[in-house]
Amino acid sequence: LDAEQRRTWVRFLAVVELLPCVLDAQLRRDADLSHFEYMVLAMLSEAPDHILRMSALAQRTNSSLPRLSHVVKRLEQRAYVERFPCPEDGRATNARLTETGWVKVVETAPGHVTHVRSHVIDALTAAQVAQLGDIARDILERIDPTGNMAYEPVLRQPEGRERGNA
Amino acid sequence: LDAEQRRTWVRFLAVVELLPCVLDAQLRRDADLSHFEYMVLAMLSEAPDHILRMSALAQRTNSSLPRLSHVVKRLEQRAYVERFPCPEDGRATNARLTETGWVKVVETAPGHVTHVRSHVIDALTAAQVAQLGDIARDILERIDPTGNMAYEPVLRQPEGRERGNA
DNA sequence: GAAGATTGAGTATTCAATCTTC
DNA sequence: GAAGATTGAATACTCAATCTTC
Repeated sequence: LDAEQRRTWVRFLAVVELLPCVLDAQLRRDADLSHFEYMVLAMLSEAPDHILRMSALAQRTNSSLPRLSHVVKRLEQRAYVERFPCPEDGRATNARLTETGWVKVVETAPGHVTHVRSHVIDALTAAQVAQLGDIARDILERIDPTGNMAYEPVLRQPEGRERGNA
Repeated sequence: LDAEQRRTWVRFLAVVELLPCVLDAQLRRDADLSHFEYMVLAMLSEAPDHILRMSALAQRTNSSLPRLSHVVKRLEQRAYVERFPCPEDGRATNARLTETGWVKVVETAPGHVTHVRSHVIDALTAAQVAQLGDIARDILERIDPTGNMAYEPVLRQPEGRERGNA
């Protein structure tokens, strides 16, 4: 790493490590939700019928399946989400946003979007937003080639991997 | 958030959430160290006499003091770090990298740098690296709570930007 | 046997409370 | 009383193991 690359990396790392705290703090304070919990509710709220399979939800929230499973259990206890077996595939579980959960998202989203805008988007010019979009895409392609690396154990490397969700 | 801002935000969030796993996985596998533990050792290795006050170390590792305290305790048990009271200020604690810790960093750093390069830096053009450096700086200025967590490069590279150290 | 998901144990992090020194 | 740091309890995450269905 040359001097400029190093400077970029150090700063970028700081953002990567500080940003989750910033997002958590606002949501925790205003909605008693972690950012990850909010993501789960938000992704469900955008899905058809507010239903998503656990594995699809894990991809969309950039999380492992065990982590998601634990968190959904807590959200279920809070009555924001329900789980039921997938009719098409007995192995799969569907998660559905409840009416209560929907209300929660609708209440919470505006404040969160405002926070994201004021703390991240508005710090950048329009050109920088475009640049960051491209940069993030290029990095994602490296660190997450298949779009679903979340649950890839380091131990075993299956050679042909395929998965059928988009 | 308009459509482009939203697309950028979603991708950027994915990077922010996936990158720590990528860094942890390599270091855990190759050096039995979390990325945060590595950062602690690396920051000490760059400090004068390999010594830093706990609060300064917390700033440079983008961490809270309680988190750092717990981790340093574990690193102390592994003999990578020692703590001793700061002579100038009886309230403060200094952390020092041991010889063993130094050896560990020297062994670990090359592989880690290679990993960072191949998974992040090499995904970008030189222009994008420069853009990301500016973007990260601008976001940091917004989200850094106290303004003293932002950590500028260790290598003395006069760049016309300076930051006070409170 | 593999995919989808859950569970429990072990580990790490957060938060509030505490202690000491300035 | 405030700053620097540590501690313990509660919480959350990770990993391997497990269970069921395909």
